[in-house]
Amino acid sequence: MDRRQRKSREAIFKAFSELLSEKSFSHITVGEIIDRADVGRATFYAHFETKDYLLKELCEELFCHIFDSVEGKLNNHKHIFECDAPDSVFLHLFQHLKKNDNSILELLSCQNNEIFLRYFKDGLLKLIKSESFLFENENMKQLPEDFRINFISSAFVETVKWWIDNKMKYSPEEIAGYFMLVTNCKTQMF
Amino acid sequence: MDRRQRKSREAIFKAFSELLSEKSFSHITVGEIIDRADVGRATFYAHFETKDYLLKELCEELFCHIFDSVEGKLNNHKHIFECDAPDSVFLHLFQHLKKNDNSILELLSCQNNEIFLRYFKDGLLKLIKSESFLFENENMKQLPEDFRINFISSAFVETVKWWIDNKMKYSPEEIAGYFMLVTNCKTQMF
DNA sequence: TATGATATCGAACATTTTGTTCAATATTAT
DNA sequence: ATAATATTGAACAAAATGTTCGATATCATA
Repeated sequence: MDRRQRKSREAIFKAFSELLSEKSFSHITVGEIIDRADVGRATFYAHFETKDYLLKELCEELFCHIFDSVEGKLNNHKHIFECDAPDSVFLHLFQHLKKNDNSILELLSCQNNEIFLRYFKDGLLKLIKSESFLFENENMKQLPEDFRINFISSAFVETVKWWIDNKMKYSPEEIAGYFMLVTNCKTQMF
Repeated sequence: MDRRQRKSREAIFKAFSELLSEKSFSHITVGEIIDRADVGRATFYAHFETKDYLLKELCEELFCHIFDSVEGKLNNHKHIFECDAPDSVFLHLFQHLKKNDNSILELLSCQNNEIFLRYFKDGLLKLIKSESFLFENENMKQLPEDFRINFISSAFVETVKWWIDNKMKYSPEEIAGYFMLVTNCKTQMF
């Protein structure tokens, strides 16, 4: 990708992210974005069809990293179900979030976090679906599979939301423990 | 309330609801609403400050009924914790939704359902908070209270969402059973 | 380093949407 | 019947969207 393109794209992402932590998505205008990013109006529309697509691409870029890291983890541990809690997928996710190596946390905790949490959940859903055998437990066997998978994803996202709302004052290990408790998957999944 | 006011208000609500099941909230314009409702532009703005307030008031009107019915139930059964499952609050909510006595189901199942599910969850959260002693169980005692309450509300809303997505092919009793299973609250809450 | 390709610029532009105003008209409550 | 009030339609300003285009700056690469 051309350096100019990359620069413009990043300037727009940066400006947009900043604005998202100041006001709600629907009240942000293209005019504000390009002013802050310091790019021309035509440039914006050369990169992104609409404001909605900008959001979509930002989300994809953000969650790409975090899910890649989980998939790597899954592939490295074919026998993950034999591991202890510290090696679990979910603990890994909590730890990854805590490290905050990109701006994902900022966006997950801003007033528009619902948008990002939804993307987060969708990615999680796919991940769990693809490895669903890992996420079974005795209690929930009788439930329809998609109900079960949906429940686990939702519970995880809600836990993350609560964790962030509480300024992440609990350690990844503690919060993973809470999550294990409510999903009742301690012995099977970790 | 003046009959003219009521008529305009209802025409606007109706038009807005219809549009919501056709396209996303952000793409609906005031122009479209007033065309379909067949009221003047000035009338719209006499009733609602903005499109956002229209949504807010629609939600309030919709969920007012359903939560009132639950509170009534709670007051009629001071000893609800001694009741069997069929009398539970949550089963009552599932049954109330199934009856579909207003247009709430339509909106909960349209492509914009996230908006309404969020309102639903907020109402639920308040309800559960006010009667939180009813929603305890052995397993979850060690969790922070707001975490627990948030988890139950989320699990309920996610269950409703899944139920609706699956065309409500399960009975209120069945779906209440699923909910009880994942929240692990069978013995204490019902 | 010269060249052709391409990204950006900025300014102008048409279009859409928002939100306000106002005088004329219709409906309501009493 | 009367006074109060809601609606109307049209016009209006302001803001936002999305497009166009020629000039300029930057890039890849030979």
